[in-house]
Amino acid sequence: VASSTRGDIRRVAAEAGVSTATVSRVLSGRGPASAGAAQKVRSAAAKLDYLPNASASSLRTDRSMIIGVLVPNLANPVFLPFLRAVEQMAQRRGYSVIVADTQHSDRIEAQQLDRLSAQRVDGLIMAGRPRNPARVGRWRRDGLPVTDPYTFAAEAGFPLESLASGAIGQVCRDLADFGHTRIGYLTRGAGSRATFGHRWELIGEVCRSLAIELDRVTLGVDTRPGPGDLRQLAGRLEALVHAPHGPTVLWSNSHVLAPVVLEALALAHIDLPGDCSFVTFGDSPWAAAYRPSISVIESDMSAVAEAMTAALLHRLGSLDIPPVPRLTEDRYIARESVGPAPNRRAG
Amino acid sequence: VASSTRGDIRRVAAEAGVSTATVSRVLSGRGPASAGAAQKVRSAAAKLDYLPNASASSLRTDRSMIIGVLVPNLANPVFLPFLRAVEQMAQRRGYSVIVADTQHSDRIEAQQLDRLSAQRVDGLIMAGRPRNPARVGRWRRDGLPVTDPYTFAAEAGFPLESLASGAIGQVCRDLADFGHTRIGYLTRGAGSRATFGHRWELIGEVCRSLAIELDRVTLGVDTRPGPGDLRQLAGRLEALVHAPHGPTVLWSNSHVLAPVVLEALALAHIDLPGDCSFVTFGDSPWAAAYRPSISVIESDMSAVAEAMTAALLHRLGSLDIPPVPRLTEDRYIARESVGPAPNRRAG
DNA sequence: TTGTAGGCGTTATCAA
DNA sequence: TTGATAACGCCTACAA
Repeated sequence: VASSTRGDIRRVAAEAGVSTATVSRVLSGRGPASAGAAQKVRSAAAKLDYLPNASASSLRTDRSMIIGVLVPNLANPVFLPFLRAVEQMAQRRGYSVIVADTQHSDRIEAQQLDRLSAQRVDGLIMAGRPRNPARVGRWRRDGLPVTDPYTFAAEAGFPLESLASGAIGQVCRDLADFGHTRIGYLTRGAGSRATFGHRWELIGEVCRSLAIELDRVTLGVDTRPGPGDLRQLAGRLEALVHAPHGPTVLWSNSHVLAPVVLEALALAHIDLPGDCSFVTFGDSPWAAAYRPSISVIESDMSAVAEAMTAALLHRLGSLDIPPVPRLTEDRYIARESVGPAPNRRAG
Repeated sequence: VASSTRGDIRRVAAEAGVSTATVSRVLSGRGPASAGAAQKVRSAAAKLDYLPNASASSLRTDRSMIIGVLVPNLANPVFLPFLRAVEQMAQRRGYSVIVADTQHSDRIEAQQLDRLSAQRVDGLIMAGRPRNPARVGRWRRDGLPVTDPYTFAAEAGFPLESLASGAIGQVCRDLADFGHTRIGYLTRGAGSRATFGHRWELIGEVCRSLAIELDRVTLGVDTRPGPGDLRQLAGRLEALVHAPHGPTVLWSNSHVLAPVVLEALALAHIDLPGDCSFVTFGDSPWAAAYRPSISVIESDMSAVAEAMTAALLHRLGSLDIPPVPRLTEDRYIARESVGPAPNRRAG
């Protein structure tokens, strides 16, 4: 199974006519080496297509040159920019990235963390909140760099709430200006409360100050609903929107939820923004292409991921200058799906 | 930087009052061990929170328990289901997954492959075609399992062309039935020709047999175009569609291209399917939610990824029964965006 | 069923 | 500036 033709350091040393110590020094760049020796070593290494065995190196140096990324759910596209940013940053610095999907399961999270621990990753980046924070607490105590977006942003002086508050305020004011007084906040299930709790709190706060009524609507739908589920959802939304004191705005908690809701709304012949305005967290070309185009709050996860990774690499000593976390505030992109509140006859 | 409190095998052996060999045998499950010894070892290991050092184990056994995934471009969401499937399959079998983004760059691909090689990954799964096949050729010669979707599917007896041909035939016949005779096949740039070459060939073949004219239209647009780019694209599409003998169908090569084109079409006031029908490769809830809903060809990358990973793990001896590759054919989902060909006055 | 001991490939120490 | 050598933590003949 293992590579067979790939030589080891001794072969290179023999080929170059030097000792293994010299080869190591030259190739790792640590320790002195004469120009002549370096030359001989390099050409020997190239000739034998030699690559130092990372396991041996890790064992000896106690640095695996691997960082782990723990993702709550790899099915959710919001984590892709995040993962990409981490990988790119790490790759540039010579680190490999092990991706571990938790699948929203406590058991699997434990397993993945053990595996990462066994691999002796040099650091751990979490794309969301861990299911069991106590478990990663141990890592921290062992001195291993561990970060998640929430604590990272908070420690950097830009808590995620602060990044979100501006855009959320804009949305609410925009809605108020259009005469809306009742918002229905749509979530997939109860679980999302934990992850995006700060959003809910923030919106609630702003709404209170603007005398807007805010209600949470748990949809409990799948990301790929069948025709039946969709019909049912359509019925539910129709009843909701056409109720005497129903919301005149639907605010989707996540980008994956949005298209499902939109399809149901279309099925229920609810006109946007005529019958009801619509906003969602998370932008994409599809939201812009939709007619009416969908107003969104865009948050740049890749900026957060980049900053987290840079900070982590810096702690590992692989980034000389301490990175200045450059987190971008969430942005409200007003489009056509938000408009004047409909006149709705009460009772 | 490294974990400090985590004990090594000797500590566990001392704690359990046995030799390190016994600890290894018990915890790895290889070799004999009495029930009593196993009991003592397990509780000692639990007490010390011991996890065998993977680097040491790799070094000794020449198996890293890591598989690498080479992705052409982590920004493209089509690779997410693929990556997820690989990770899940691997994780269940005790393997970690290193994800390596090539960023469509030859230099980075070489770097990533070297890194994976240095980590002595037990296998390599490529999500797309490598930029430089010769490089992975070496891996194969060294006896390392390497697969990509194209050769895997072909070797499994279900070449990707065969998986795609049914759906493509259906689309073409559907279009012919609606009276279409001219198709514009939209691609982002010249690069996509290599990756999805087989699609183009297949469509061409079917179109010839149905006397449909097929033209390739290279858009050269970004995935997040600015307003100016969009206007320009709109102009171009308008001219294309309203030309005397312009296409009456636009067929998008990829799911990331589709929304951009749709937005441009909306900008140009081109009515779907009134002025022009529209199909795209790749499904998503947004395609279903769009009005008119978008006809798509859905291909299940995760099924391919799962089969590839299963086969690879089997080769590594971690899967007892040889997996039967269960590849699903591409599926044509007819929706509203495909309709009767418009009557277009010539010249 | 158990323990002893050698070595996997690399790097850091130390003496030359 | 170089080379000999001793670990790093684990696994596995082999001997008991």
